[in-house]
Amino acid sequence: MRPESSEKEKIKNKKGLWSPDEDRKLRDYILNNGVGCWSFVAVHAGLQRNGKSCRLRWINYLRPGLKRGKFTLHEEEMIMTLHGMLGNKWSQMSRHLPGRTDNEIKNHWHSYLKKKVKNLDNKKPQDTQNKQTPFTRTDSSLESSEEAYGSRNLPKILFADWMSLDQFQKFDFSGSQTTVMNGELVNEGSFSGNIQEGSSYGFDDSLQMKNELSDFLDLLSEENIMCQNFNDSDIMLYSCEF
DNA sequence: AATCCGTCCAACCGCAGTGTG
DNA sequence: TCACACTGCGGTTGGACGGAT
Repeated sequence: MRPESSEKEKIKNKKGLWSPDEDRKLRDYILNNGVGCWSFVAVHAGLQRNGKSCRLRWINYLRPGLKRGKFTLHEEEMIMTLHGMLGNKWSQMSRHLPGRTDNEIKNHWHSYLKKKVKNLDNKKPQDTQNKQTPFTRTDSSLESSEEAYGSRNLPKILFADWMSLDQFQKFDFSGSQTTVMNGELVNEGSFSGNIQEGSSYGFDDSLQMKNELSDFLDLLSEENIMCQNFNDSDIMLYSCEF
């Protein structure tokens, strides 16, 4: 639903920090009416804000279920690993960190974790710098996966997605596929590269991060599949081209 | 006490993708 | 098919705050 143009013209958008009263108006409106068109929400909640601003405020601050507060060690490790694999895909990272917003993750990365990763790099002895876990891209001079892939001869991730441990255990990995679990070869196939040798990964945008499990499961029969046990309940599956 | 500086975080901006009339 | 509006995303900015000088 879109606001009438005459209605929109009346709105003189306010900018800057939100007042407690504005927060209350937005929260009350959404809890009573739900989220439809954000421009409509902005007008009918009685806010002199644009829809975009309302959306951002709701998603990053007012939405129920947000954790706020300090990141746990587990969350930080998760972010560092995900960043190594995904690059600056903050919204995708936030899907794996319940209660955390993309903005929060992005800010935490820039203010804290980026330096932490850099320090870890500096502490590493030379001969071990190239032996990293598949998803830990620790070359902090590389700001994006695209850069990493473009500037170095590295394995290229064709797709990656999550699977629950339960789904994974039921899945049949027969055929000419390779499975690597926690860095160890579980099932040998046509795979000829060594995943431990890569320190950075690039993404092919056309195949990057299929959203639905079914999309990428279709590809399993055609690609070399690797996976990593990521936390207690999820498996990350991915395919590389060497 | 004043002010300078670095850090953190909320919010804005611009762009790309998608939906709709 | 086209134009316009909306949504979502990532990059960037600017204000608040605290510590150092």
